[in-house]
Amino acid sequence: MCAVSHSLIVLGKTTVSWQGKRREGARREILASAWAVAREHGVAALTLRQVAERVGMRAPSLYSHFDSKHAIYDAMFGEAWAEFEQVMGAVVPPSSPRALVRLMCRTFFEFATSDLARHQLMNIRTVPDFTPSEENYRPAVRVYERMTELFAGVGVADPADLDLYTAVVSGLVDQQWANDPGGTRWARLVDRASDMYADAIGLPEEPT
Amino acid sequence: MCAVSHSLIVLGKTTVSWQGKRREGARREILASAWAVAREHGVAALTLRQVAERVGMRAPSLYSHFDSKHAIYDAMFGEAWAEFEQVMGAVVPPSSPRALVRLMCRTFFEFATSDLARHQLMNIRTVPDFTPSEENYRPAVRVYERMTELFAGVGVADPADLDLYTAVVSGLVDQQWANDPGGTRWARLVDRASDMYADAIGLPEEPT
DNA sequence: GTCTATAGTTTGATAGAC
DNA sequence: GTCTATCAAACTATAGAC
Repeated sequence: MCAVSHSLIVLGKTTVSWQGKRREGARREILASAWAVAREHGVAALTLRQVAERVGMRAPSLYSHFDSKHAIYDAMFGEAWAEFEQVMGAVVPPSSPRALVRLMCRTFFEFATSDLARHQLMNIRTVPDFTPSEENYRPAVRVYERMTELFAGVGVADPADLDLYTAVVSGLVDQQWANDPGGTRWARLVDRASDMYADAIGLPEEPT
Repeated sequence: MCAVSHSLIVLGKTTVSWQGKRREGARREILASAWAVAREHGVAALTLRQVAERVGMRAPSLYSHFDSKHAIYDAMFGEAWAEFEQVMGAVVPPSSPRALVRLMCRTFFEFATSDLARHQLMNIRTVPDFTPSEENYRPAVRVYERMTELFAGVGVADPADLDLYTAVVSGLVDQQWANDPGGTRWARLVDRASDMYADAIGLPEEPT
């Protein structure tokens, strides 16, 4: 963000821009290390010393780039949702309602089961006392809006139907992580669950 | 609680029995306090000092009753599943398949959404480095067996069908806690989800 | 069995030299 | 911006008096 604001400075001042980029680069490196540590030891067990060590810094140096440990969690939260926002943005919505539902189920399941740390952080409740800032919460809101649009596009607009969808797909993810991490026991059920849901909300059968 | 245990002492060996019961009573009090602290500050944030304070002890005294903090978590884990085992044991299985499925969904949902700390502890992943002992894992196994039996009793025996059931019901619980704790947004969908599931596994329609 | 005292870690965060 | 040094505060767990 600093880089962006610096780049908006018009005349000369190459030095300032370069510093901005440098700063942004450091932030990125720190976040990348934080993700690595979180994946290795669990999100809740993340410590500043471990993050710093991986970056090749000392712990206090992190405070030149982040105000606190929570600020790092916050940035990670925003990054994770921004990632999923990109995935959702790349979705080419099929015109068939059932195909869309199936694609949504698969997309979310694949994303949520491919990185436990990211999943835990996105859905919180595992990091105590952490509330995302408004800024980093925005991507999450946009993702939900995008989902709403896509469903509305195939005629699914009842909020209760959307809630049922999130329950089904998050249940699959939940069980997969809890009882068969790394396996396919619930992954195998994704399409079936999708059809089950499609039937329940009365989507028309597909032509064969 | 102590009065009750005293009344159970019948003949001879009063001293030993009394000591044993007394010990058991202290354990119970400690666990009750641990639950209270967990509910108030979150399972992961539980500390021995807080538990001790609530019980009217100093932290080191807890070691006269539990070997470690993990031993307390372990006992809590066992208690929680034993509680649910009792609930499941009290279930009078309806002969109608759809009624049974609905009852199972409601029973689990109600239990899992009525106490976050208990729910988090039962399904782990929130307390780092904690693995339940074999002894305290047993009630969890028995509950699963009981569920299997009940489903088999109405003709549902395919393991994949059971996995689909756990996904559906745990998804409802998950969303309720994550997005509307204390509310009824997903509670309202329990019966609908149950019917959706019943349709998917091909249970016969009920006579009206 | 409960206490005081304390060991032994680990943590997030700050101060100030360079 | 990064470092060293350090603070202040938690935590689990142990030792030993009573």
